[in-house]
Amino acid sequence: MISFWRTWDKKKSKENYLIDGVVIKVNERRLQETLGFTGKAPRYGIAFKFEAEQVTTVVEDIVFQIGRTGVVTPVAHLRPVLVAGSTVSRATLHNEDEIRRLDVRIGDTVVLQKAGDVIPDIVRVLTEMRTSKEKSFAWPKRVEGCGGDGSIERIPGQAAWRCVVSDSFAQTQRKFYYFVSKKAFDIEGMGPRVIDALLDAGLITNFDDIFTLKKGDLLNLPRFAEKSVDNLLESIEKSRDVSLNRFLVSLSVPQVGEETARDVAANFGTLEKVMKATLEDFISIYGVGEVVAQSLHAWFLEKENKQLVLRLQKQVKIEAVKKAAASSKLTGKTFVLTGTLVGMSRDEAKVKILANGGEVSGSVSSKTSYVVAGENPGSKIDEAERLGVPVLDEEAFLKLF
DNA sequence: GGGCCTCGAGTTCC
DNA sequence: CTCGAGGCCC
Repeated sequence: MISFWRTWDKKKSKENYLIDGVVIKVNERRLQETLGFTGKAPRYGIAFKFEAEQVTTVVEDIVFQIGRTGVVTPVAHLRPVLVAGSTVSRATLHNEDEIRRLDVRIGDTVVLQKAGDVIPDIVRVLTEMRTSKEKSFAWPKRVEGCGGDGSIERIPGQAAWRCVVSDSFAQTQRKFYYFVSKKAFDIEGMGPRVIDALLDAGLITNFDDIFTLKKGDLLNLPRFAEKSVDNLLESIEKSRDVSLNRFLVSLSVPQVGEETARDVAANFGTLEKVMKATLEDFISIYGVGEVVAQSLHAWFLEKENKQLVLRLQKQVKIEAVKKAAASSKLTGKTFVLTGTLVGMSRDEAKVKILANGGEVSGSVSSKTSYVVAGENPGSKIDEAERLGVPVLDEEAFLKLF
């Protein structure tokens, strides 16, 4: 079942509201639950919008941003222009390939829109407006701020380039921004400007320095008086209790964001176990493949990282993940899946079982508690009958929850 | 009261 | 990426 919604600009009055698109959602609860969510949004709805307003402006410069993982991102500085309700002066150019695709040059007149009515997006260059004073833009070999001699390298198999040196000031700065952000330690009132001031004053070098800041030091910072300092120290105190997944997120381990951190935390439960994990342990986690496993394993093997974690452990309290997140209904039960399930994928069935304390195995043995058979089951069903293991169809399986 | 800063909202692309 | 609200400094 599909139904239609209208959305409108909430800033406009109800009388002359502006329909800016249509949202189509699956409106059956059960199906919504089956579809679930991605890390960011429900999978059971999608918005269709009218074509975005397009304007033209001039690219005044192209500069580079360095992210916390050292990835270098080109950004166009634009002559400020009003589009879809706000003045836009910058737009990401994403990467080398996008610059090639657009063939954008400094001085070019470009067509700009806001994708989804929010994010500035350069659509194309108006080549007919060229005056031949524009210089074609060559992707650089070095980027200022990258550290060392500024060299950058393209990541094999990816569109991104990253700084060769990994401990540049710019990157450290970004790592700190991320460390204190909502996704990680969530230190209220500690935004980019405050981090910059702390770095400037030499008060923080490593993440754990945040937790040993003294009132006297903070009072010396520009625009920091009694009230600000007390508030900041209080937020830092509050942040000392942290879940394992947010702790993992805070470390800026390459390839590990919120979703992966959750998977890793749920799998190991405690930081000690994560630190002792082998490459195989990481790979065996649902949602973690070879690339991510490799990255995690290498990160925790690094001596400096280990020391950082040990120092952080002295400053914060990491809450272990409670076993069997949803329930322990299926504790001690081992399942084997065969055939195609109608309402969910096999992986989803596995997650459901694990979340309720059960285990999933690949082959039927006397230790198997249940075989779950979907459509066109394989030989596992015969094996189950031979061993006297109960076989559940999808309906019976769902009743367990 | 002006100015600086953080935060949340809305959302896309890679 | 920008805007507006709200807190704090000076």
